Amino acid sequence: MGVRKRELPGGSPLVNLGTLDEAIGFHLRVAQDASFRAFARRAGQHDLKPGHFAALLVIANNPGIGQGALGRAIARDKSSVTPIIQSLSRRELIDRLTSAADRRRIQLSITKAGRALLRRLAPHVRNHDRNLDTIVGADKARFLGLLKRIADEIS
Amino acid sequence: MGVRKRELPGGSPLVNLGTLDEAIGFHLRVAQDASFRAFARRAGQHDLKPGHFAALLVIANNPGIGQGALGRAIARDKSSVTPIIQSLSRRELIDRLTSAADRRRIQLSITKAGRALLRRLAPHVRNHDRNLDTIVGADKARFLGLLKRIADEIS
DNA sequence: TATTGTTATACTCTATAACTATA
DNA sequence: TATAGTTATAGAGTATAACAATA
Repeated sequence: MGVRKRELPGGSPLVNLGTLDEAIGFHLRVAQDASFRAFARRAGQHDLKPGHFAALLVIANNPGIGQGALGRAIARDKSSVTPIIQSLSRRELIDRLTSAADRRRIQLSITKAGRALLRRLAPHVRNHDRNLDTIVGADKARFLGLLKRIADEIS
Repeated sequence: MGVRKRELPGGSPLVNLGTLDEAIGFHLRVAQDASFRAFARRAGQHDLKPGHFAALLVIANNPGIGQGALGRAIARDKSSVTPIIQSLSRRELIDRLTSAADRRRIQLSITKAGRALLRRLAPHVRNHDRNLDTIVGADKARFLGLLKRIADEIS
């Protein structure tokens, strides 16, 4: 009944990641992926993907924001913002109002329905965030600071 | 010449992220995205995407590994592993050897050419990793530990 | 000319389900 | 029946480039 020379099985604790195990980028991807899925699972019941949720939240917090500024805030190209806006708009979660001062700009704002959806979503978001916060614990501020610096400084 | 009521311009420091600014998941995505792009830019000159690089590295460190175990190591479904393996194999960076003991299994190993590519890539990988390490600094062990815990525990 | 947003398009990444072959 | 890997397929997410309207 001795332990035999198993060939890299199941839970993969026997896989040697080599230098990858020390690579921040790799673990960043795996963690992001896990967090993304967990959020999607919760919020998916209300049909709001993480990216759409982020956009809706930014619009809620910045009434009148344009798509360019929104894209910069969530780190997406304006051409990637368009379909998000269209989807949110189709669902009447946001309003689009052409700026009188500059008729190229569209001022985005959240609707009552949008706010209601955010409210319904709130407990799930809170659970998700609390999960992450619990894992990260007292280091949260430092942890977030490092993530922001990575985003800003890696050029 | 007083500061006027600018409408959320350029570098977007005026955008209020609201609760998103405290959301670990959001910053995880932005940081991962930035790191991924930075790596792709460097390694792209040698035609090796981050995902392919990770796979090649795991194969190098685990000669004879199968695609299932590889997928678990890099957190991808076996059906997502197949095209990676095909690409690496077509480029003769890896060898595929049917296991004699279990003819369903394919034992993967890196070739001389694969090793040579990893060697050519090494300085770029080192630069990338060093960049991240510099940003994260002395907290690296703790930072990596948190990323791993997020991946493991968020269920 | 420059800027805001849209469109056409294409590419990458990924997974689910059904499949083959082996066990 | 179960497992290793493949295939067919589809969907999400994203960007580049060209464009229209407006500035």
